[in-house]
Amino acid sequence: MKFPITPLLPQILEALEHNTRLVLEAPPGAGKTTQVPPALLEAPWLDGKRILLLEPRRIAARAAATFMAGQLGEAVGRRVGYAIRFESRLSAATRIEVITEGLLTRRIQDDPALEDVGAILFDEFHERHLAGDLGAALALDVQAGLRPDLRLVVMSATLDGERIAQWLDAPRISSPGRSFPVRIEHPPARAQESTEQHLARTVRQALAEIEGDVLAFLPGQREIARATRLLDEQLDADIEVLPLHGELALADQQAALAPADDARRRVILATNVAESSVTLPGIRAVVDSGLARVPQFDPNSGFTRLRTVTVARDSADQRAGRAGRVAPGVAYRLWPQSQRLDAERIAEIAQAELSGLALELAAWGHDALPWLDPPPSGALAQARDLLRRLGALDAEHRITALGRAMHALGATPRLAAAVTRANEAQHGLMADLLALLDARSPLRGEHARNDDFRQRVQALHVWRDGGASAARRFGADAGALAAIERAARGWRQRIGARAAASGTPHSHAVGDLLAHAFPDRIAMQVEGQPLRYQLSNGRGARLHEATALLGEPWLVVLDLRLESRDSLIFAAAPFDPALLQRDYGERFVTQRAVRWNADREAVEAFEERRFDALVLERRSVPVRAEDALPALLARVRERGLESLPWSDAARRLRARIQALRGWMPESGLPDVSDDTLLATLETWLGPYLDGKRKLDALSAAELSQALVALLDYGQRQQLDAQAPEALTVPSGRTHKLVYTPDAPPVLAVKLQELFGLADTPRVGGGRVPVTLHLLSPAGRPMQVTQDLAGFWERTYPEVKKELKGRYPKHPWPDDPWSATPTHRTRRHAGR
DNA sequence: CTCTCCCT
Repeated sequence: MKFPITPLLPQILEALEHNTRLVLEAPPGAGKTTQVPPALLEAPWLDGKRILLLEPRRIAARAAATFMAGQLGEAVGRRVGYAIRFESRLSAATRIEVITEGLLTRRIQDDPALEDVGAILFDEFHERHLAGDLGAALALDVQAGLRPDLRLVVMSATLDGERIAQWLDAPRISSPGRSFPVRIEHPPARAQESTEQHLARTVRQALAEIEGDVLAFLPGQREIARATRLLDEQLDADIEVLPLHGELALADQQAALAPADDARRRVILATNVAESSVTLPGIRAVVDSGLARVPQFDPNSGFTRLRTVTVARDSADQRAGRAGRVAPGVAYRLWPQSQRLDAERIAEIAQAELSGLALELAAWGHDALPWLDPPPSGALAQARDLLRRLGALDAEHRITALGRAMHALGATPRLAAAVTRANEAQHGLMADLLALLDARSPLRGEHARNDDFRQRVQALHVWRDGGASAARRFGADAGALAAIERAARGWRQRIGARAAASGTPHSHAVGDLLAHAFPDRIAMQVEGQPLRYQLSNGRGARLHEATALLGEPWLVVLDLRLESRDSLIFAAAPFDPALLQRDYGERFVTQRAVRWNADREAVEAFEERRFDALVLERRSVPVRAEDALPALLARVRERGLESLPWSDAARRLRARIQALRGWMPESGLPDVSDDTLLATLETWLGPYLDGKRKLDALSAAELSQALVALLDYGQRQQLDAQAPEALTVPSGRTHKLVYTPDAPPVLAVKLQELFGLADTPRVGGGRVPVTLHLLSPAGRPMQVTQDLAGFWERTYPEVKKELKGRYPKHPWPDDPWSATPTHRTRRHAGR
């Protein structure tokens, strides 16, 4: 049997003769997985040691070992064996050992010199799983320090291995694949067309243009369900539409995979499972939405959320390649040809939760590893906080004895922490929880919506006690439970459980164990709001309307969807809050807290007993001045300056200061604009709020004082002289000046009162003529002017005639310059 | 009321 890679095997051997690292690029079907490891067996540098072949998936590890053993005409477990979690077929004779990526880390941690290993081959490295990246970094570290002879081969399906070759400082060898050409098309979307409509229309186009089956890629279950509905309506009955995603029962997946026996053509609507995990025969056309859902860890909340993203070019090429396995095919891409995709997918290490990685690094002893992409510092810091909280690290981020025990368990740090807290009688149940939390829910149909995690435990126990039919009656998938039981059996052995748990666990038993895994996700019901909870990390959460957990005051939240306000709880378990005091006593604090009471518009102080962000008890205590002042000032900032009790006099004072500051910048008067006063509340208003508890305790007089206090004595004198509150006119009466921003002040005065005044009065150091609103004897506005001399000269003679007619009892002299000013009639003036 | 894929 010949593979495309076969002629390259001598070149690969030759390269590894002179280099300890090699990048091998080969597309699927080239034979790299099964042909390279046996070819290396007789290499002199191997020196009788083993070859490790890393696979990202368990199925792939089993399949590769089975195929290679068959090539040698042997059973698995002789010269070729495999190991995955809780399952291995190995012997003393084994020379090629196929293992899953996660196991390499454990091997290296247990034996840093890798005594019996001569070469490590990383298969499908382009998938960039966290365990693969960590394993490669550790292996490089081992090679640099302890094992310069160790051979490392990174195998990748991507065509651009340049970056990996530079990282490894290694030569590259490329192999052709065994695939048929795939034509790429970009059918455009119509206006207002949804992704699913576009996809359904293109699937019909593909069925018309190409023979064979069609594989379509969509980001998730929701989109698959919508597209299935559309296609079921649009397609003839002789075409079968099959959904394919990770949550489907095993039987459904098999149905999608098995070759169609009735010759019906098939349309398979799949998530990313079909990109790498599942091989589908007979596909001639691929329709690619270009979308995928990926988890993204948010270091701020400590939660992971799913985001829909555009795939990278390497993913799109891999998806397209599915159409060319049996014959030439077509890939229809639902994005514009002009759209640029990223070259490579984002490595898992760049956006995943990192507590497992952080624990590995702590166990390794240093974290200056030769990463292809280093773990981001924010996520790593959050991971270390969690590990400290779980007791795995000390304050200096060194691993503790408990941390070593957790590491040895090989579970996630959260669950490992729960195992170390469990007593012997709880080990059977703990093993069930380890298996159940690692798997998708075994519940189906309406039961799948049950948010009480204990229901899943119950399903496992029903299956264990009553078999598959009992499990089905309970609403669970027996196949899924069988897989969960295999894992649970493995955990029972590892943690030393004497017997499997059965029956109905005590109501708090599940939650009490899991509270030790999720101490930062403790939820306390909000008083008076049955569905709302406060989380110990400070965020809010809620149960859905049809919850099975109604009325539970305390929950451990195992799964939720992060939302800006209250996140939605998908799975939780009730627990006994007494264990918080017993096991996390050090996290309880009693503190004073100061709050603004919006109803009373007043500051309140409390003494609170808290577990992290959860307030368990609260009692009122007297407010201290140093507590109240910042709260009061913050409240003023929130509501604005207009909320303060300004008197008319204070408003005028502000206007005068601001006006004179503009006219005479040399006066050094302070800026009393809204922005500046709000920014400097502490200095000018603070002293007048000191000792107060409520905002309305501030009087208008105090506010005026606060404003006046901004000026020194000289500035006050200057203000009174140059921006006076009022002017005295020739009649002897005093009239207020009205100040408005960016305009001269206005003086409203009866014309007769100004007799004898030759020119316009001025303010602002003589720079600003007052705007005169000249009034009739009845107080009616007659004329607006800033030029009084001109008025007397030109306008007054005309105005006078009219005024004489309308107001005969008043004096209207011909010579207003020398006339006696008055506000009265002639009769009064005569006395 | 909902979530891609995988692993020690």
